[in-house]
Amino acid sequence: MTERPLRADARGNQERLLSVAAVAFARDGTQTSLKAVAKEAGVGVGTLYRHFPTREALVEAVYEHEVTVLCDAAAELLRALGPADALRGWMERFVDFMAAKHGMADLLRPVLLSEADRLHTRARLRAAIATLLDAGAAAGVIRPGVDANDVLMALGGVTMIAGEEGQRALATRLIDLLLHGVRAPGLTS
Amino acid sequence: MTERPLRADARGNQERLLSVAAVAFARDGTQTSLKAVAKEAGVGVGTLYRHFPTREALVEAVYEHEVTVLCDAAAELLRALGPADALRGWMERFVDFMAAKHGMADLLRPVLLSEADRLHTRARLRAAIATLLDAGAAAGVIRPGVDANDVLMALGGVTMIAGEEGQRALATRLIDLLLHGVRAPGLTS
DNA sequence: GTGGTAAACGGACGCGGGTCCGGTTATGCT
DNA sequence: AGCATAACCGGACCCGCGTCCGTTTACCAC
Repeated sequence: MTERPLRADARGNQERLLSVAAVAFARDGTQTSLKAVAKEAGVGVGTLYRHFPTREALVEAVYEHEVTVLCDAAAELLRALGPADALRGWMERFVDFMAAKHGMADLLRPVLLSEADRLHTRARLRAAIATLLDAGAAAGVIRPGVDANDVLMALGGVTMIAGEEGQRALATRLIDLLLHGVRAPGLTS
Repeated sequence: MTERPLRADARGNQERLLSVAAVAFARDGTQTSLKAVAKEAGVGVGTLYRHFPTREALVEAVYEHEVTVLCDAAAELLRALGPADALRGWMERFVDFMAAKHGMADLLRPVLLSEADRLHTRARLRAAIATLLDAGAAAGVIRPGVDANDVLMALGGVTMIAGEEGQRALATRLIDLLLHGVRAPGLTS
């Protein structure tokens, strides 16, 4: 995002877009009109698209810090809980985070599958999951060799189908299924 | 869909919309312009929306027969394979079907979560999965009590994240995860 | 056959997505 | 300080979505 220093005017426009978008997303959800965001930020819509080529790029930038907090939670959970409970807790936080940002689930696919991963969102989420999987495998409760990227994609799928408010019970059950899927053989509930 | 007999003109319009849409979806994917579909069918766009209130309603109607074929495949697979392999095979067919219809994955959420389920698409898919799960439970290879709706939603999630052409390897791995999730305890590969 | 009317129609309309081009401005060099 | 120009700008534009209202038509009762 900062591979070349922006001119002063561009930097100001970008920051204004981010802060206006954060308020608009919180108020109206991530599907809010980008024309209205541009207008409220005092820039043309072409400027918005220049800085953030897609809606998901804008959303990803707006929520970058909160994704960092979520990723950091993996190590914290491991200090407080056993690895299987930490993994469950982290997954629930992931889905809750998405549900709390209205319309976020719709944007997940491009974010998780983008080639560029400009803000390293996918890489960071995957690393958090890998931390949890590694601890679980070391403790003998998670199958060794489970691919963290596969788990991230599966969790993304769960979120895409069950990541809206009001779907928490379904999300929990699908997380259960996923946890069964990564569990070491021979374990029973 | 036929809760009240349509007037002759309306029935003709609906049939023409379905056949034009089937060709347009096959050629351009399910995100093709509905305005163009209406125009090619010789009807106004308001007419299209009257018959099919949403894009997914049109898609669901166009592919109704193929969904039936997919649902019928569950019993066929059970006659040819053991229950675990039949379940895997059926899931792979589901994802392949979605991948073959460009843009289908984007429409899955409303179809699977709609309250109305007017064409019983969700109910029929769920019944197919229940058939496979029941056979697996009876054979001792699937955990008893796994909810067919949960499995359908999980498979929907897999399809939403990995249901495009070129993603078959990822889809297969996610299906593996899901199958591990429903497997009876104590079984190893 | 005729008349009434509910069913059904077409397309204009407002809206927002995303593009693109003529105009503006910040920056670096002399 | 002045100049050149690449970076950056705003908003007009085309497009399609989804809505809605005046018009048309099929159907039913007499």
